[in-house]
Amino acid sequence: MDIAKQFESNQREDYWYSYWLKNGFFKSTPDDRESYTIVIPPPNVTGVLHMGHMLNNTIQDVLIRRARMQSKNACWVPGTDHASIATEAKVVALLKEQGIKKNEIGRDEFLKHAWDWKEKYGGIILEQLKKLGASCDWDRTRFTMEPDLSQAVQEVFVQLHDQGLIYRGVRMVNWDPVGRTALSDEEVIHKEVAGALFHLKYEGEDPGTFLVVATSRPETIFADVAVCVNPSDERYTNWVGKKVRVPLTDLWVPVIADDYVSADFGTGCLKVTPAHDPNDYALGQRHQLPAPDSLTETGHLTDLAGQFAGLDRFEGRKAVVKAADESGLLVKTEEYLQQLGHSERTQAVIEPRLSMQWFVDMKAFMQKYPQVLDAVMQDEIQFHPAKFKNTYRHWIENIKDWCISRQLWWGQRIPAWYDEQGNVVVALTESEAKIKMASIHPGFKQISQDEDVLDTWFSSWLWPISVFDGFKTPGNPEIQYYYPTNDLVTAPEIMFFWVARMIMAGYAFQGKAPFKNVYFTGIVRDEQRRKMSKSLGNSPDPLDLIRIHGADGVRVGMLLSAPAGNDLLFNENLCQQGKNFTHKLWNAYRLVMHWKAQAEEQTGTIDESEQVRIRLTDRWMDARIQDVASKLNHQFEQFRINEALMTLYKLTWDDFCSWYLEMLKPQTGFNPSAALVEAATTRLEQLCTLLHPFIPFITEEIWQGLRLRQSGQSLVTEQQPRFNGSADPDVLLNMELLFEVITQVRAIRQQHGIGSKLPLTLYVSGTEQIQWNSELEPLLFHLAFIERVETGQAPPREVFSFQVKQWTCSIPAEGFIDTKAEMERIEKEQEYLMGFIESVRKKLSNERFVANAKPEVVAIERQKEADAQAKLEALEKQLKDWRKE
RNA sequence: GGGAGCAUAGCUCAGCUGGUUCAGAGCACCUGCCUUACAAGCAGGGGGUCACAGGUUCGAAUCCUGUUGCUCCCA
Repeated sequence: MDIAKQFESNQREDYWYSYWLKNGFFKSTPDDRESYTIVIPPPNVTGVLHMGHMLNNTIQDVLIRRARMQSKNACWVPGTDHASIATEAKVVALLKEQGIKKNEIGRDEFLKHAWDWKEKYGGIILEQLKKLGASCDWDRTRFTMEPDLSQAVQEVFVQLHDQGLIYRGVRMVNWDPVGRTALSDEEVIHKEVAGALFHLKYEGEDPGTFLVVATSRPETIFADVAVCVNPSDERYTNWVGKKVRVPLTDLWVPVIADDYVSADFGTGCLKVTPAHDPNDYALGQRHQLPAPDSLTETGHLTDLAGQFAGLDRFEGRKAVVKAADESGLLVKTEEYLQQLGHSERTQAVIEPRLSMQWFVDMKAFMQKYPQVLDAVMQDEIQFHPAKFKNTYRHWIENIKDWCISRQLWWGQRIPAWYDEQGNVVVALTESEAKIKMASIHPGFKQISQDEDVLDTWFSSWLWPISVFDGFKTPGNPEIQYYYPTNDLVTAPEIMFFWVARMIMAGYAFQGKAPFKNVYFTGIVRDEQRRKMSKSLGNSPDPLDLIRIHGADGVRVGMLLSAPAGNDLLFNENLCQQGKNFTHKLWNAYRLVMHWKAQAEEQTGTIDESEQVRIRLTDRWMDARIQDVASKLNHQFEQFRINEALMTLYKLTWDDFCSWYLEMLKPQTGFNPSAALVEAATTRLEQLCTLLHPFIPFITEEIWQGLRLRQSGQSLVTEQQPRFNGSADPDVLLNMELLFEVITQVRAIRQQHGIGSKLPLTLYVSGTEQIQWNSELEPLLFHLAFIERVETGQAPPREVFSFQVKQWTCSIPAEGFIDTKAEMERIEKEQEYLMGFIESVRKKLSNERFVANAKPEVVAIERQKEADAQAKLEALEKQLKDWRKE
């Protein structure tokens, strides 16, 4: 059978993925096995696959595939979230292109368009995940806005409201003037922006007097209600209680004093604009000042701004500054770096705005559910890496109320109802609302539902429960079986958005944590440490990468340098390295299959001497696999996934390819025996089962090709062998010694120009301490062309020698040696050894060391001394021999 | 301004409760090889005062303090 020179990843990956789907290998239904569950962090329906998703989902797939191969009932639930603001913005823009305005068509019509859009584009990202090999149970795909999940959201709202944990009130919120909606604190990204401080004159009542106020927001002067100074600032003591005129207006406002104002900032005079700044708002409250609003919901100046009314806030700023300058009211302008909030979704500069919104009372919530913090701090929910516990605690301890209403249409509509007088009741349906309204306001005429929708995260926090219909059918078999889920894989940046809130929902609605482990991935950055983003254009298209390097190659590339919580400096070379790795494995497969074909033809001569060699070699490989399997268990327990991959990388490349296959390889002119082929096939199969979670496609192809399989069989559902973890220490040690000898012989051959095919005799002394195993000799011949080993006999005078543990090994050097250079080398080594012995002896002669250190440690030092001494003597003897000449 | 974390080979990172599993891995680099599985490869090799300064200890990359530089989160 001819096997392709390389694995045709593009074609074969698609083939195997559809084979897996067709056979339903990723499906899960509750049974009597232990469950292993992951819910996907639902990507945003507007999203396309980016590098962060690749990393994140590769890790989830590794975990879920491994669990599936360890006799667990593995269930990975996929889905998307509806992303209110992002989706609504997309749909609005799309309609605008068609000349349709959102407000003109009305809510129902708009939602129809939005659903159309979702049906058309909303599944793209999930399709892309399939290219990566994601083994999700696709029949379980959920969407945060589908009817059952929306129902759950509304029920939860009503429930929390009835418990007094949700309230409605006028607060200063983060307003997105582009999305025209309130946002939660978590949706605001603070960035440093170059701005300016404008120094404006506020004239006093006495002609010719004025105060100078420094402000970064001159366009808000029309909403000024006071000027504030620090009470201890002597410059302004006389001003307090007087009135000043707001520039460009006939507005006279009082000068007040408050500790809040810092005398060193700007001029020490602060203009107070309660409607447009959270601190000013607090100040205004303290001094019982009004809060006029001079900006519209789109960030345009209102009529309060007189001639400037209608201007956008940024144009307004320019216009006000220009007018002030022309009127002689602008004293100066200085550059100023300021922290400005930006909308996570629309990038618009956030406008602090007073408005009536719905909030979750987080302090009360946390009082009711203290487990939300405790479970994490006490590791009932483990964070990987644990350092994120600190961040989590800090956030919880300083938690702010959660603004959950959004002035949008795409989302779950708030189940609150108002009568014509503004009385409000919260109820799931209109009829229930009417009953409730009747009890508080019997004479009401009609009621109408709140126009706003709920924050997307108010759906997502229910995800681990709602995907198993835990709200629709409480206590159903699925939720009982799959919940709590096992692991959650996500980025640290959404710890507050989502992880914390899922934990809250878990305790509030199921009385249990939603998962046992949270694995925080790093952020994928480019080599200049910049975050990969579409706007920077520094992110490769993941699907291109898959096309070029294969999904397996990309998976390896992503994982190799991605320890938990550490940022990944992405470099396409990593994918190349991944591809090289799969290629290496592929070639091992070709070799094994080549042997198989030769063995079946039985045309050549079987190498009869190989029995011993094969047996020993294969025992060693078995021990190595055992060893690695137990190491992997340990690494996975600690979520050291990149280390686990590296362990397998080395097992495959170094142990299996470089040593095992080379030792197994028949001698030139001989054919492999059936026993050899069977051994190699079995070990490669085992390797595939271990590697499959990381590189699912190529391992499936190899596994399927190694033996005849029945249709419907797959590596996906194959169980990893039950490794007992007790690797044979004898064979491991023996081979370790052998490899050391071989490496040394090869090095000497290379250094001294001794041809690699020139047969040599090896002299070994010191076999009293470690016995020489003659079974190793065929391997020595095979890999190092040592045709004879002498253990009792003294070596010739001219040799190259080296030490392996207590063995002194020599090979004849006659004809190759430069005696003088060799003697110099030996003398140098002696010098080093003497220094070493001295340092050890110094330690041992220190009474305090001998008295205080653990006995084992002292014993080790003694052993070191003895070994070094023996080595030194051997070198001395060799030098003596040479000097005799 | 408040909090957290990091600094080890050219790069990315391991090094758990101080002592041969203590200076490691992968990549990169250098040398020699097209040895019929693999040049996407084989064999061999070089490379680090563990940021700096003190301290604790018989012993410090590891613990403590300070300094410098960087990152992240929150306000």
